[in-house]
Amino acid sequence: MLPLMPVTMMDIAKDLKVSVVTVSKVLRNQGRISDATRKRVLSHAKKLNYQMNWVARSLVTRRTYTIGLLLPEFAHPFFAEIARAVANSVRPHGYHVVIASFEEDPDLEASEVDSLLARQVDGLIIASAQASRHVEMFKRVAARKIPYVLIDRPISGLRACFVGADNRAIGRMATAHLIARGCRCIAHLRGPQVGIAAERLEGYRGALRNAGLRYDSRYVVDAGHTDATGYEGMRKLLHLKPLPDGVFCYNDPVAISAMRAIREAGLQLPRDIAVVGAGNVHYNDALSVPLTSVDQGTCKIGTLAAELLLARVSSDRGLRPKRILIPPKLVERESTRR
Amino acid sequence: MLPLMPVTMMDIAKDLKVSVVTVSKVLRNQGRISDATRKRVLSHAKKLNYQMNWVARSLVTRRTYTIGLLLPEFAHPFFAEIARAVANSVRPHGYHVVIASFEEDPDLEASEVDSLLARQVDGLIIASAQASRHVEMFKRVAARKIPYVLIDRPISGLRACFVGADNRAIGRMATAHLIARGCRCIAHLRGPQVGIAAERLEGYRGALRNAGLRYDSRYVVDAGHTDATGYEGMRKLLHLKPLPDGVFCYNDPVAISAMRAIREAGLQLPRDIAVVGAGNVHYNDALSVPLTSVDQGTCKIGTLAAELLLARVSSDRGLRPKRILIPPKLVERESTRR
DNA sequence: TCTTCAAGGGTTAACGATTAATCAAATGCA
DNA sequence: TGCATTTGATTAATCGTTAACCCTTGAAGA
Repeated sequence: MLPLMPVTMMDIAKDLKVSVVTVSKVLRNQGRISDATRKRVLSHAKKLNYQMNWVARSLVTRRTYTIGLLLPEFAHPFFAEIARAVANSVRPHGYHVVIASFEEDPDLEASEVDSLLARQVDGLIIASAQASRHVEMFKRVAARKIPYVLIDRPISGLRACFVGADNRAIGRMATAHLIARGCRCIAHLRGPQVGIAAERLEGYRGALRNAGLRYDSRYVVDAGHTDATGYEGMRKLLHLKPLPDGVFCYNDPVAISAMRAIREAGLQLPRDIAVVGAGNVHYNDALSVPLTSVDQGTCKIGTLAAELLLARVSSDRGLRPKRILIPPKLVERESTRR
Repeated sequence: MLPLMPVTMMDIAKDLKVSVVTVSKVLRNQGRISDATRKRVLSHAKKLNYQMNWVARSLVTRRTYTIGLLLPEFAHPFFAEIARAVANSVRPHGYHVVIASFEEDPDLEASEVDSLLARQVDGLIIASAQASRHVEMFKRVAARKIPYVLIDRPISGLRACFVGADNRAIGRMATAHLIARGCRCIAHLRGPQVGIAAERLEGYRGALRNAGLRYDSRYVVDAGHTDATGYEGMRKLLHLKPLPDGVFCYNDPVAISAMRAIREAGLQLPRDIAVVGAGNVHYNDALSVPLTSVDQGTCKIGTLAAELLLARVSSDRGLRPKRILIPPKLVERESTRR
């Protein structure tokens, strides 16, 4: 017969005619308790199927063993992967993850941060939309002494922990790879974001410069970040006079639709045009022409962010902000093999 | 100057020389409070940047406004989409979501359920691995009067709420569509799971029967659920004497790798063999031959599960279990257009 | 014999809110 | 004026655990 109300320490204590504190001590393995009572308590707790009430414990210890994970959206494979990595990294330490997404809405982001703080999370991991007023918001978080780690999108003007991809390196690596495969006229389908896309573009320009190739702005086209706009972007590139022989695409979805545009134009892939994406999504292998892509170490971002955060959570003295850039890794497939 | 310790109702009360209860009442908009004090409290709360301590409130109200979402893994786009739908559905009601994944490990699943209960979640949404001992586990949950909703994978022998795809209908619809497109020898790349895959197979057989076509077990091959095994499965089918002219694939990743195998065999798609997948993942449009797929209404599963759960959470009388099957929808693309 | 100390517990008071019961002052009505 | 009623706020109890201290008892050492 299981009771309707959850079993409390009080119930165990009453049955065993000991004090609640004794039960608490046994369950925490703390304080001096004889082996006899320890065993009695333990066995009776198991018998009653006792489950700690974490709400009550948290109230007095001021630790919820909960961290907040705030993402722009988590249907996106990139963020889903991060969520997974974070959850798996903190679980062994007894932490749980409260997720929240703000659907790219900065106001919602701010309000969710407050909600998570109200729920007394021990720490926060945030992939923030970079609105200027957010600096204030983060200062509020810091004032409450709640450690937080930014991921993916850094925020300028904020001395905070950050873990993200090395976007310059990604651009450099992708472009250098095309050059190494013999491309001499390399286009770039860039993304819309200010920060990340700009850095990848910089990497692209850097690689061109290093190879002594000329940068021509006509070969850089904004591709949005949806499949449709990537397709359109590629079609624009196909109108250019010296046809590009290589394209570095801001991300994999764009690269995939770019490849479609290339094929439809009657061109051979990768012979006529080689394509590199970024993100290394898991279905790249299954494409008709498997896509070479720069892996941005998504899983590592989640794992490192979690570890960084837990370190701050358990240390009571404020460690100084740490910035980690994950070095990218090129995964070569058919789309550049020539 | 923001204080280091979080502001409590006590702080507000002291400053204003009123009782904590008065503050509490104002903040909850409950009880009789004069307009004058109400305004004083409200403005001072805002000035001190007061944030409700939900842990303390939860302890006394026995409501955490938190639900647990337990998934096999959430990097998978299907589950990621569900997580998103759930979180977005419960947010307007003031709920947050604690996610946990058990990485397809039944033991971990059971222990996570207990952890979530210990954290006093108000309800649970679970896509369970169907181990037999889990029936006991769910009885424990029910004994604690915590409402829960199963999704995606029903558990036999359990009178519980369930929301999932109508797998029989999926199989029937996909197969019927191939028949309507003129296929007469239809193969099936089936999945490994007992429940879901078996139902889709049943639907497949049902559609054949309805059309007066013969069922031949040689044309049903297990495809695992990874891309690699799907590829192998299709190659087996290509060895059969009357070559199949249509394939219903258990899910989209399998379908994609099957298409690759077909192309590599020098066959035309969809002229020689038409392919239908299931799941309707978002990149289907970007493939070289866009994939016809049966949409299983993933988003709806999450939304309905959330609504169902919240209804049980707020009603104190035990509503009786409800089972919802989402009717599938066929999304036709090139892979069957002939 | 007296002190000291450790072992094995128990007591009391938080933690930050809510709920129920209570109370004083102001108001209504005859 | 006098009594009942409403209004507005207070006090006490509680939620389930933990932190900090205090109290026995028995044995060892002086």
